[in-house]
Amino acid sequence: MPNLKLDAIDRKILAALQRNARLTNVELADEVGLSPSPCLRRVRILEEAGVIGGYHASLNRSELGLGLTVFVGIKVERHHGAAPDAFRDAVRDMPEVIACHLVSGEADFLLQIVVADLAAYEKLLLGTLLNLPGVTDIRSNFAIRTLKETAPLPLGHLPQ
Amino acid sequence: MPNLKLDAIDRKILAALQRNARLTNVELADEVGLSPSPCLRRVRILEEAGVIGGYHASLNRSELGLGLTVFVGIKVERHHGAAPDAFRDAVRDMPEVIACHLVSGEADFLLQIVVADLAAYEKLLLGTLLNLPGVTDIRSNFAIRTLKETAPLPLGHLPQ
DNA sequence: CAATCGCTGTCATATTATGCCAAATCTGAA
DNA sequence: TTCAGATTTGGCATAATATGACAGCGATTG
Repeated sequence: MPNLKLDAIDRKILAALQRNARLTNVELADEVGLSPSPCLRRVRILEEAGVIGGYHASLNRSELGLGLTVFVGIKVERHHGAAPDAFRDAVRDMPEVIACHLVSGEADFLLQIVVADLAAYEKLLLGTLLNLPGVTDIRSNFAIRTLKETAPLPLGHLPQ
Repeated sequence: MPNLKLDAIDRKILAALQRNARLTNVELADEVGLSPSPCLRRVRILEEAGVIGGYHASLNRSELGLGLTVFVGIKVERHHGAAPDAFRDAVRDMPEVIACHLVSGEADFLLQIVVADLAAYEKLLLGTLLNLPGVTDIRSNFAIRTLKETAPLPLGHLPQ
């Protein structure tokens, strides 16, 4: 559903800000071949159009003592009644859940969870996850090693 | 493996920059209750210590015409020889793969893939994924709806 | 108590962000 | 091709920010 036409310069801007969101506007303008003024104007337009959703620092989990990443597949009762909404709300309110998707396949929901260690995960699993509304099955897959994470979107492979 | 002790102000800084990486240093300093000078110094220290890994713009995928997110579980032959390394390198070079983890459980690797649509995914699956070195099985789970994505890390739940 | 270490706030200066406006470029029609 | 209208750009002036030097404050240690 693209609402905005992006030209080559816009794509350069997006690629640059994906790579480093703290570039100054002067640096960014230089990189994409514009003067600062129109460059900043394009960035503002991209922000207001929602193409740029936000800017976030990416933190080192293990350095912060959050050493365990778990991918959790959850099955819930056939969707009807208030259970699905309740499940959604509960997941939204869990700070340990950093991503949650409704997916096709074996599981209904796929969650990415970040905690300190196995003990913390056990607590979360037994104390919260298993008690979420409508849950019938949970499979936990632990991330053993991360090869890639939050890589930039493939802007070089945009359609059109 | 925390190498650095973080105090309450450091955590506030991290939380703020996770939420909005384009805060000016003046705004950030005000938010965490410091003057700009020591605030900037702390940010630099956090960057150099690797606690802050980078700053990235988060882009709206559907707005960019990248409407399909797929979670792909891949099994590979029992790890030995050059196959694992070759697999890793191949995955690293695929821009459509925005995340890849070695995981426990059914699959060996869990990939997150972003493409324009089903046709693009079919092409990637048949043309590339199935031909990756050592692959014995692939299961594709399509994201139907995203409830949460790239949520901030749970800094309020740090150990210690 | 005195010395030291770490961290803070203040201040001056270099850089940057931002809005305005004229010039340049593009588009479509005659 | 030429021209008018619409869009976008670059330059400039001003306000805001980043950055580094420096002195002061507070905690710790001997």
